[in-house]
Amino acid sequence: MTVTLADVAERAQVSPATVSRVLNGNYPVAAATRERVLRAVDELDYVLNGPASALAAATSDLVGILVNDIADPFFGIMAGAVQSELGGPGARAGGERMAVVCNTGGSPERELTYLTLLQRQRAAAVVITGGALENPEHLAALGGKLRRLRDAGTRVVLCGRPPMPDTGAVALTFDNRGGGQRLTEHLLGLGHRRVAYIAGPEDRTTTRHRLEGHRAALAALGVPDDPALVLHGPYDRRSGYDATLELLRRDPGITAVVAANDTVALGACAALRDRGVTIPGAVSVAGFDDLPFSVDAVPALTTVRLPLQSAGARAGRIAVGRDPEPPGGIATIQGELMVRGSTGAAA
Amino acid sequence: MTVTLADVAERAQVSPATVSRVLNGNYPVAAATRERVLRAVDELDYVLNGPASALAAATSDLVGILVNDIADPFFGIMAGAVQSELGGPGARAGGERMAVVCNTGGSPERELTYLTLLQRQRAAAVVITGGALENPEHLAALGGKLRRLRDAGTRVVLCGRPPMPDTGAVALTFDNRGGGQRLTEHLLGLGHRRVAYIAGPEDRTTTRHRLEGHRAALAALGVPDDPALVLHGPYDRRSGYDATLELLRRDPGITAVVAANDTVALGACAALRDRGVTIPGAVSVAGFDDLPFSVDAVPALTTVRLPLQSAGARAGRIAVGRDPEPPGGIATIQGELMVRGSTGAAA
DNA sequence: CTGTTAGCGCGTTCAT
DNA sequence: ATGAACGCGCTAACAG
Repeated sequence: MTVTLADVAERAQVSPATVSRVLNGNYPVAAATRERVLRAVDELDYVLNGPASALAAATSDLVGILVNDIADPFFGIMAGAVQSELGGPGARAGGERMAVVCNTGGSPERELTYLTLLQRQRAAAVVITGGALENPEHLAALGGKLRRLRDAGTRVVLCGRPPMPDTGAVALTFDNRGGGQRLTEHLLGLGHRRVAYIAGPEDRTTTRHRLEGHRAALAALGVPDDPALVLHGPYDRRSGYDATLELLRRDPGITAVVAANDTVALGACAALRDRGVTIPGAVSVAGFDDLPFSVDAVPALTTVRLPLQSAGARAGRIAVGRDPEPPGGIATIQGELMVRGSTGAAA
Repeated sequence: MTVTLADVAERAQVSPATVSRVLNGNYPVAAATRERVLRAVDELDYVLNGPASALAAATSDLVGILVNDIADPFFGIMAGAVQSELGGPGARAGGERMAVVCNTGGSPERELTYLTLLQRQRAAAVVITGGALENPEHLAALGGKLRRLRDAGTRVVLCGRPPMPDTGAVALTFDNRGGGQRLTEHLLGLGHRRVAYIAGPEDRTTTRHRLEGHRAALAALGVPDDPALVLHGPYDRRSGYDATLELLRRDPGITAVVAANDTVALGACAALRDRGVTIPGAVSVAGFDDLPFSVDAVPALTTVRLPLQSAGARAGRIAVGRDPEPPGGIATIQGELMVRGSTGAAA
């Protein structure tokens, strides 16, 4: 029923091994033979059996990409960039490597489960995107998993999260702390002193680092850090909306709102508009990430641009061995402050 | 080095077959035996070999998802929804099915290539999202590929594109034509008569259907369809921006712009703003899709909401056999007109 | 440059 | 309910 390598070999009058060599292009094969084999492949409509190939070679052409939520452009952009670099040399059988995208939803259990499934698939590499959960037990379990993956020959690249020492994983880390600091410095420079902060979920590195940067900026200028002005919530629009209403209730005197990311910032803007608060006239708003829609917000959103595309692409290249690993296995990627219309002088 | 089924069997004092049965849970196994096996699995940190399993079983737990661009929320939302329904019964070895996301970039060659790669992986199912290219040769090639996939036991679901007769593929189709028609009717009802249209790429079904709806609405009211007011371009912001500037140049008297989708509409809004044209005071703008950011545009974008999430989820369930196929293998999904602030009475 | 041989690790008969 | 044996389709030595 299904045509196999042997069928092709028979038709091309060669041995199965030769067909395999032609398909994988790793060994020298006479041009005439190659031609004959390729013709047979074509005539029989032969398609290589991936699982059989992976079994025999003890490695597959699958690359895992772990994301919190692929519907979120933050992850979509990185995942797309990783995927775009997966092709080219090193892939088996003239084909390209394929991306297995795993939505963890931020759940540690799912993160581990997916890593196990990828290990089961004998994935060639795994790219883990986005911030990490700070829970020590989970970090220990994750570290063990990463070590086992490495031992099984799977390259692991962390993209946008802190390094994990002794796991063999390469880390491309975003300087969330520095970005957060520059953002708040910008606001303070505009005269803001009551700066509210809508942070992400409490237990994530991204949340903590951005918040630390914010606080560092406040401290540097001796501006008091009022705990009542910091709210935590998920990285979504609603969180920004609700938190902003709450902040307005707590302290009508705030003159600026810094959001965990651009999506949250958009929610904050919506809440301010609904309350008739002008931006940036009465309250300035800032985000983080610089997602594509942020420049089209009205007013355009001041934010910290993260090079998601290039970072993802680099992670992809490292994953497939097309780029060298950074020195020490760690590279820090800077964000760039983008000053736009949503921030202005304090009222 | 790497631990296999046989190792587990030895440690649990059973045969490899029994271990396999426990892991797959398909055959009755004594509770005590099962317990012993699971303990051995745990102690040895055993991870099933996916390729070997897939080879022996002649099917894998991989589900392919073809998208134009995973970084685009339109596709990200659908892909995420598909993926969220992949788990549950039917998957092998207690694990979940995994999603292989393939970015075609809208290229027909890549579409075919990825389908071949998925066939090679013996994918359990394939979901193809987004509009189709109308090129007859490509459609023929695609049809052949889909037929071969079906023959190989891979279920194929089309999500957001027209049916492909005689391929065995289930189609969940968006009513782009109806949506486009209602949108333009809405504009005409507001008194607009010079309605510009920024369409997507020429050779795509989505583009054509939305445009046909637009023209049907014009025709129904006897409004002339001026070819100079229709421009084609990619589905991105820049296309909307550039096209709007060009349209303004061609006819400063236009009072409304309909865009191929929300992203294009955002670009159109930006161009109008840059030219000092008020929305909707001087020119109304409408989009299509109702992506998450559209409600936060200023003014909020009038658009046609497509239930991307639920459509993707349904496609996923059908793909894994958790939902029945629709009658005749075809279901049409309606869009909903969302009237918001970006459209108003004609100047 | 090409053919021969021997597994890769598991699922699945067929027995018991 | 469990075990033994075979083969899935391919790659990787090893010869030649």
